[in-house]
Amino acid sequence: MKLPLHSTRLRRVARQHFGWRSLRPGQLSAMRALMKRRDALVVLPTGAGKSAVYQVPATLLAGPTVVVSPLLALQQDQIIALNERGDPRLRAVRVSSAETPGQQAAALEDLRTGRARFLFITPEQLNRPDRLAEVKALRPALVAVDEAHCISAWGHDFRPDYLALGHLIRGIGRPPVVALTATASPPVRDDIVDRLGLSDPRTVVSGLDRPNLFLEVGHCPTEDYRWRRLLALLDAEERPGVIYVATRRAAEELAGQLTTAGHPAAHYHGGMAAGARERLHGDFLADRVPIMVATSAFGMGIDKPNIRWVAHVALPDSPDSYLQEIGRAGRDGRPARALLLWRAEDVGIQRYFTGGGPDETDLRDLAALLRDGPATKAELRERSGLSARKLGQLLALLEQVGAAATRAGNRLASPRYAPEPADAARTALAEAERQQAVQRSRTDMMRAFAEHGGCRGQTLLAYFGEHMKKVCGHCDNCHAGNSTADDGSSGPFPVHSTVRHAEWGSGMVLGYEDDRMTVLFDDVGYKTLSVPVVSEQGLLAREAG
DNA sequence: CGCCTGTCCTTTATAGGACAGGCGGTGCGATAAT
Repeated sequence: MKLPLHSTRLRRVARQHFGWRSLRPGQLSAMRALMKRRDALVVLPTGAGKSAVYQVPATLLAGPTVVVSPLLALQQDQIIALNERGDPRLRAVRVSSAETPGQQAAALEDLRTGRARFLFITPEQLNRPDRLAEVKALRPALVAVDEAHCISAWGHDFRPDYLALGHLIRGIGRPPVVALTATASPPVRDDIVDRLGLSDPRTVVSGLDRPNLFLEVGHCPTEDYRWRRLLALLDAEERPGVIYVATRRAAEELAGQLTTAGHPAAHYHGGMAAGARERLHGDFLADRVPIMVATSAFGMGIDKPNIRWVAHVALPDSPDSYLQEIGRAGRDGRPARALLLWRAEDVGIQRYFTGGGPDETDLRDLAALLRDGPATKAELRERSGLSARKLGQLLALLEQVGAAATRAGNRLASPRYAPEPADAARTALAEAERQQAVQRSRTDMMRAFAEHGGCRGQTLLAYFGEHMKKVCGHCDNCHAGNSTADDGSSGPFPVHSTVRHAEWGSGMVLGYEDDRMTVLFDDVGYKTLSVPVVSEQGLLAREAG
């Protein structure tokens, strides 16, 4: 009997090497899948032992484990945590731009000889053909993709190498893969599975409801009203807390205003020097910063139990971001507050961030340029006259439609059977427009959540594919007695079934609420429809699969 | 998409409106200057 054997060995390793007395059922079943060389997808909140899922099996497997992780600072923390144990079977190294070539060679040598067991790496490093070959030669036994939602959130434009991750993992010999994240809605989970090429993964999803987190939303007609609502929160609540804003400038200004008003606050955003960011991060974790005013840059890697509240002085771009950000409060289980203070004007900046469609001519010209032979990004930038940002975006799109590929020496060129530039440009543009429509609809869903008059817990969890039979009891609307006891489960199509709309194409039914239903369409994103209208006019048809 | 800033204009006043233009998040890695 292999299953009990695996479980016993896994438990023993957890106890002896990590000092963990027990493993949760979800953790154990994902670990067992990996021991049987099966893939896994793990959605667990931060602090619930996500890293254990790959670290424990890693010590039992024959080869090293490759950990793909998005932020160098985060990798650093994880490496220190592993190496602090002083256990040679847990030694971790890294290969990144922060190491000299000599250090990189030494790290790879340590992995080859077994002196190190974990290799932390970014998708960008793996996307270099020479690096890929080096990692393949290590014959890794397991790949862990940490913060796997980045594939969906960042792949399309911001960190395009995330999109190549599935190919890259095949390129290093395709060991079993475990994808880990704290938050992923059903479509994001599907995206992770598709892009990584996970095969029938063992999926572990923990409950997302956080009963100790009180959800509140305040619609603010004016900036002055928003300021007063914020002060009321600060007067009532303990420290520490986090305030999310949309721009760097707002972070700096608001922190200054609060400090002047007698509420000492620091600010944090991606434009600050690395040293300052590191120091602030540490100060916040050590309770030396009572209030942190930040952009979305402040987040990943903040595993702090005692954050008493998270306030949004902005409208988040999506429920995905919102849940991630409020999820940082109250990890110790004590009561915590999530207060969203939004203005209709906030939608403008999110529309801008979603961006307009790329220029078809730019796409065509770049596709043509790639046919001239391999070139570096710097060379392409010079020849095309595009900004680094724009170039990266267009290249990612062209890669998705098979008109661009990475070659040796980090050069780009069109693959052998690439489509004609004009065709590539047309399909790439359509793909970009589809992605933007989906992102815009996410912002629409965020706004709908803000304006919702019923139970917020139910609405939020329905977005993440989780059905709550009762109202949450820990939101402003429940508190005011406005939440209806409608169990929201009844409708003409089962939740998570696939339906087709004549104009919008294929989509997934996410849930029902009162007489409305929410469907996520592949091509146009989230739509809310009236159930009576759908039924009377036959707007939707059940689709197989 | 909407805010802020600066400039120009005027029913020729130290005021205020109209309008144009710039700006706005997330980070890897490579590069350039010491």
